[in-house]
Amino acid sequence: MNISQAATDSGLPVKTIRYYEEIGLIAPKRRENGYRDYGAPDLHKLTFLQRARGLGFSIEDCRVLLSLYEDKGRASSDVKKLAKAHVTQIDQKIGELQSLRSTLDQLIASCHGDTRADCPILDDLAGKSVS
Amino acid sequence: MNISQAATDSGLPVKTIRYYEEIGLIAPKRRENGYRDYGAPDLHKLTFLQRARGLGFSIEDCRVLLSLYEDKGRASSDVKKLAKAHVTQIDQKIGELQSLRSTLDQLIASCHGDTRADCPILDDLAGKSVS
DNA sequence: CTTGACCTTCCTGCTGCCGGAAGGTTTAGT
DNA sequence: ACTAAACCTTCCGGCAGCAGGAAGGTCAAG
Repeated sequence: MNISQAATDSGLPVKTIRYYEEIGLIAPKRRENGYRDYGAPDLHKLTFLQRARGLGFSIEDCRVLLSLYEDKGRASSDVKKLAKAHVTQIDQKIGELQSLRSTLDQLIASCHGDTRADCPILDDLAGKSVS
Repeated sequence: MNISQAATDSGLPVKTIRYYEEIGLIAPKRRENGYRDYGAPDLHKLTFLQRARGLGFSIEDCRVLLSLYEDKGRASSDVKKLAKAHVTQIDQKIGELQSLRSTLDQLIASCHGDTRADCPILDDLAGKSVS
């Protein structure tokens, strides 16, 4: 199957599929004319990658996940470990964002937000303590 | 004041300060020898940028915030509007991450995580419904 | 007078692709 | 048989927001 069909079936853009090949995640066969030819296993990998990326795993994580996926003698603990580490990173990110959010909320609440120039938000950014 | 002192005082890396100049956020004077010379207003801007970036505002947001900061006839409502839009984006990001997190949690919980190869996480990524 | 700590510009690379140009191939329609 | 559209290929450049490093000029101390 051609790349555009693989794109449709996997849910990935054509550009992304070529990129994944470039960085060695997949390796479809080539036809006589140079066209890439995707078989069922290739399509499975692409779909796998689409799901994994959608869950926020980095490309390098995906590389490891794919190799575990291919390795029939893998230990599920390895996969679980990777997933847990990923969740930890997500939690950290959520924490940072919530912290930012609460700071911003306070600043926004303290700003009357009318046509006057006086603005506690800018004052804070400028380093003037609101006291 | 030289760039390294400005870096120390503002809390920004030297590389970042030069980058901010390159994209037109600041414009320090130059000495005879070509060295950048930062005055008090420059330092205020840098500190302002450090704070704003720390609150997650994009460079382009910072550009607008800086211009509002400089504009003594600004309306505080403009600043508040920008900040609110930023919070909205943060909330959206938090929502996405929490969604990812809960999906991952379920997958992790369903994986026994021992030396066996059977792994619901990989099965899910491969598109096999757990059913 | 040399050493070392500054400073300058310029170039490359990171993540994860997207857009587009230039050109070959295949297919559908007339 | 010929053409136009719709594929496909590779390569180049760019996005955010810098970081690292090379090559070279400058300055203050010993």
